[in-house]
Amino acid sequence: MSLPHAILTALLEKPSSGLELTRRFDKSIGYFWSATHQQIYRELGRLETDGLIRALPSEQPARGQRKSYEVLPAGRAELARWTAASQDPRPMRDTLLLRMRAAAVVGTAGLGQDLRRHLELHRRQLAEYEEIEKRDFPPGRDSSQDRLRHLVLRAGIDLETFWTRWLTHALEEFPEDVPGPGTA
Amino acid sequence: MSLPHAILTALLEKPSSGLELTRRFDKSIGYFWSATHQQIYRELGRLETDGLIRALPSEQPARGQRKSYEVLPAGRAELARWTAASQDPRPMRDTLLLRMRAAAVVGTAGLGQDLRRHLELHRRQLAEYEEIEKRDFPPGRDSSQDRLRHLVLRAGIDLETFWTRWLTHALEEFPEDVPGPGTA
DNA sequence: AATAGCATGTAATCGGTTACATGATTAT
DNA sequence: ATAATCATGTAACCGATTACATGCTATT
Repeated sequence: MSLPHAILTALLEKPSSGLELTRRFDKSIGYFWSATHQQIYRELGRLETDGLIRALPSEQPARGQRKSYEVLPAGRAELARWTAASQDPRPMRDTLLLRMRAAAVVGTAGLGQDLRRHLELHRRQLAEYEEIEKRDFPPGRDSSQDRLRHLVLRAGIDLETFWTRWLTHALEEFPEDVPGPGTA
Repeated sequence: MSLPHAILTALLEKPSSGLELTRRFDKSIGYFWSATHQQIYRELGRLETDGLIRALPSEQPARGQRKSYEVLPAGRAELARWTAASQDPRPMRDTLLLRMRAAAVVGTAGLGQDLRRHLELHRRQLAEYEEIEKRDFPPGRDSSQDRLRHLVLRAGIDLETFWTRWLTHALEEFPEDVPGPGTA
């Protein structure tokens, strides 16, 4: 549904090959729309077939050769159409909240440890976002593009902040079930 | 991945038929793990085959007849195992943030209207959660089960609060593109 | 008895995930 | 030269979504 449009956005920001797109999805784009390289290659094929993008003519299309793509006018038009179209929010699916509710029924044994792990992951993500904000959005710049992209980053920061706070609060319900000596 | 465990949790809270489960997923459970009735019926069949749940013996299993299920000990054990197991967070996929980033490239025309619609949806969801909190978690009760379930609800409230704030802030970037007279 | 809608399903499709394959490039 | 890794794919699977089918119940 949205993967082709994520790719169009990325290619408009900068024409890229499949691998470059994969790298960028691992970094910035994937922060709110993740994709694997298999998805990306398949979708690039479809987008080219549909006439929304094309391979940059300078490169030769042999297997194992880098092939870069750029967006055609039809692709830009499709992205503009999709961006403006009315779309319902996707149904929520959060495993952590589900497990918390399950724990209310079957007990909290073992869950605290994984909550602490998640807390650490969210703290790291938050720190990474804040680094990006410091680097890319210093105070006192404000082109329209910058403001929109900054908004997206702020959403990421605020979401990670929410999770770290919630997990910290939640962990008060969990006794320090120190992991035992185990089998080591 | 998580649907069977969502169903096990729901059935442990209260044995139910397929339709009752569907209703409950539309209400409380579905707030963090949505499912359609087709998914639910298929999964009930699998869970019964696997010996994790069973149909309540009192009811006859004819088509079009209500059939209620309860969780067997093996089902409870599986849910406890899954709840405690270490699980990585799922990759993020948010259409709204993606569209915002696309708008930075192709322009914001038309997007503001849908943002306002989303803002209204999130406000309503927030109001619903706050009603539930007032009704089910009055101040001064604190069984362990209550605290865990309250935590889950607080996550919902805080998430909806985040979205309403973020959307309100984001809309400052959008000129009042009043919908034209249209074709009416 | 006819109709509406309640309750339980089946089938087709589609996107995402995992596992595997293969040609090109780089390092030793 | 060989091995490791880079880069681009293909195939099989799996869960979720959408559309459709069928039997039962209540209303008129």
